[in-house]
Amino acid sequence: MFSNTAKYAIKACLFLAVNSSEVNKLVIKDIAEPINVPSAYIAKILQALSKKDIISSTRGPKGGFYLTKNQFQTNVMQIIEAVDGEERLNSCLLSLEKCNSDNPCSLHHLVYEEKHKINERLKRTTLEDLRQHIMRGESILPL
Amino acid sequence: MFSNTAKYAIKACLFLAVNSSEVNKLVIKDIAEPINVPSAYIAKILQALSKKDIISSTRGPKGGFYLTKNQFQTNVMQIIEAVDGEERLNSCLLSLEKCNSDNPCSLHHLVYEEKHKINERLKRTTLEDLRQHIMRGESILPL
DNA sequence: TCTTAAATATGATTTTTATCATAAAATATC
DNA sequence: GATATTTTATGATAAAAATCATATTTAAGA
Ligand code: FES
Ligand code: FES
Repeated sequence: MFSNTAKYAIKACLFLAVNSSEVNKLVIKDIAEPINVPSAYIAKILQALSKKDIISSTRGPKGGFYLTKNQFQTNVMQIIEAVDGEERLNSCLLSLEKCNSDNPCSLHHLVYEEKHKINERLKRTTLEDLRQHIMRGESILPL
Repeated sequence: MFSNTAKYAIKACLFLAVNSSEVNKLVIKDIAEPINVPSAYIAKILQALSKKDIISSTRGPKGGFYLTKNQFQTNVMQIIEAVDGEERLNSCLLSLEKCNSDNPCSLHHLVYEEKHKINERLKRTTLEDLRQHIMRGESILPL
């Protein structure tokens, strides 16, 4: 469903949401290890997220990655789109084109409604929401 | 969501369901062109499907691909799994492991129910069902 | 201002997926 | 049985995704 890159990006953001703050920045290694992603790879992903302003960073000693108040309100869909691009989630199940309800392919009606629901939820759910779920023990941050 | 290979496989099967029969076999070129897939590529996919007994074939003159009565009852999930393997549809959204309701990841509850519904429908829907939808004009077979 | 610790930019390598190409095997028909 | 037509087996190439590596830039602190 998502690319590895998107999975890693979400995990990293979530890890930041749970473990970092403006006064407690995290360095690449401290992110890569606990979420179990090769550090050179997550470094590249974090750079991309930072450039798109989904996470924040400062370099030099005492630097690292963190989220600002605003960035806790980023929703999951934004993270996915930042790394995977928009088409992936909206492409038709049969063709290589965009899904199109006016010209529904043979599988369209089997999945459209549910897919739409999922997408809406991904858009509505913020890092802050997910952080709270984790704090309450309702879900885990997988390795 | 699905690989190109899976998309092509479904389109090809569907095309066979609509246009072929045991007495009206279709040759690779007659499948590749209308569904707009490179013919050397669809050839390989058809070979795999044939080996897994999802479609039938005979070689030599008057040969080609077709579906038997039974094969009209193949469901969409079977086609996908035949080419993509099983993991792809059942992997967790965040980890590289299987989705696991006992140890739900942070996105699990956002999508599980809908994903499950979609999977059930893919399992319940046969080529014959889809053929009928197409015949009734309820859906199209995209290029 | 020098050193050191960090991100950033950039690009190389590996693996997977997609695509292309072709010789070999099978079968109908003459 | 020879020929032509088809799938099948096999592998080569190309493109994309994943992963690894490193020199450069920035900023803190001594
Ligand atoms: S048109 Fe194919 S999934 Fe919507
Ligand atoms: S555990 Fe991650 S999607 Fe179910």
